[in-house]
Amino acid sequence: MVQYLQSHFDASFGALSDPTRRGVLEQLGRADASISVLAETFHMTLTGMKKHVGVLEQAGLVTTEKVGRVRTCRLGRRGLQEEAAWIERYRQLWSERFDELDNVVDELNRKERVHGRKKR
Amino acid sequence: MVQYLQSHFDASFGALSDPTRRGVLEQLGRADASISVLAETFHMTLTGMKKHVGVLEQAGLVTTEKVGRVRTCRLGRRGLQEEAAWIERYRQLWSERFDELDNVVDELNRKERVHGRKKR
DNA sequence: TGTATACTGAACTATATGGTTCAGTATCTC
DNA sequence: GAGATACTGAACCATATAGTTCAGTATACA
Repeated sequence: MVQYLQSHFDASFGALSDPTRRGVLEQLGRADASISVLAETFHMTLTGMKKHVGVLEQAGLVTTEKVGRVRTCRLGRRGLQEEAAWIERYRQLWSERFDELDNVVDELNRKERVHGRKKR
Repeated sequence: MVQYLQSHFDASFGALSDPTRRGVLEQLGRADASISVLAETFHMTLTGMKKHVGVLEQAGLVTTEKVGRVRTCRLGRRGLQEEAAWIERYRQLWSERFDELDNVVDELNRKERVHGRKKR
C-alpha cells in the first residue's frame, strides 16, 4: 500500500514536472482535445505529444478514447486530491518549523532589548 | 517571468517526484539533520544523499549550512505555497469539468425517466 | 601527532526522458 | 478506389537521473 502510494506520487509529481504536461492539463481543463490539436498547440510532433499524453495517462490525470481516427484526451477522474493533501501536510510541518524558528528569533530579540544591546 | 515560474515548478515538482526526497522533506519537517544521518536513514551512500539534498536545495525547498565537518540540512524558506496554488487552480478546472459532465449525465437520466425507459 | 569522522568531487554505470524521423495502419471523404 | 488525415510504433539521439566507487580534504579528538 505504501509502495503503491509512493509510485503513485512518483508518477503524478513526475508528470507535473514538465511544462508541456502542465500546459496540457490546463488546456484540457478548458476543453477536451485530440492528440493533433495538442501537438499543434505545443509546437511538437504527434509522436512527441502522444508520449506526453501517455505519461499523464499513466499518472491517472488524463484519459483518452479513440473514435474513428481521432483520439480524444480529457481530464481523468483522478484529480490531484492526494497530491494536494501531501503538500498541505508538508506545509503544516513547514509552518510549525518556522513558527518555532520565529519564536527563537523573537526570544533572542527580546533578550537583546532587555540587556540593552544595539539592534543590527 | 513566466519562463522563471516554469522552471521553478519544473524544479519543485521534479524534486517531489522522488520518494527519497519526499522522505527527506518529511524528516526535515520533524528535525534538522546532517547529510550522514539522512544517508543512513535512507540506506544510501553519503554521496548519493548529497545529490538528493542538492536537488532539494536547487528547488529552494531545503537550505544547508556547514559548521565544522558537519553540513546541517533544514527546510528552506520557500514552502510549496505556489505549488499548492497551482494544484488548487487545476482542481478548480477539474471539478468544473466534472460538474459539467455530471450535469450532462443527470440530464440524460432525467430524460430516461421522463420517457419511461429502463435504467441499466 | 595520529586516527577517525564527515563531507566533497570526479568518474563511471544503467536507465529514464524528451524529443526526433520514418514507415507503417486505419479511417474519412470525394 | 485514391488521396488526405490521424494516429501508432520502432529506432535513434542527446541529455538527465539515481545511484555507485574511489580518492581526496578538512575537522575533531585522544
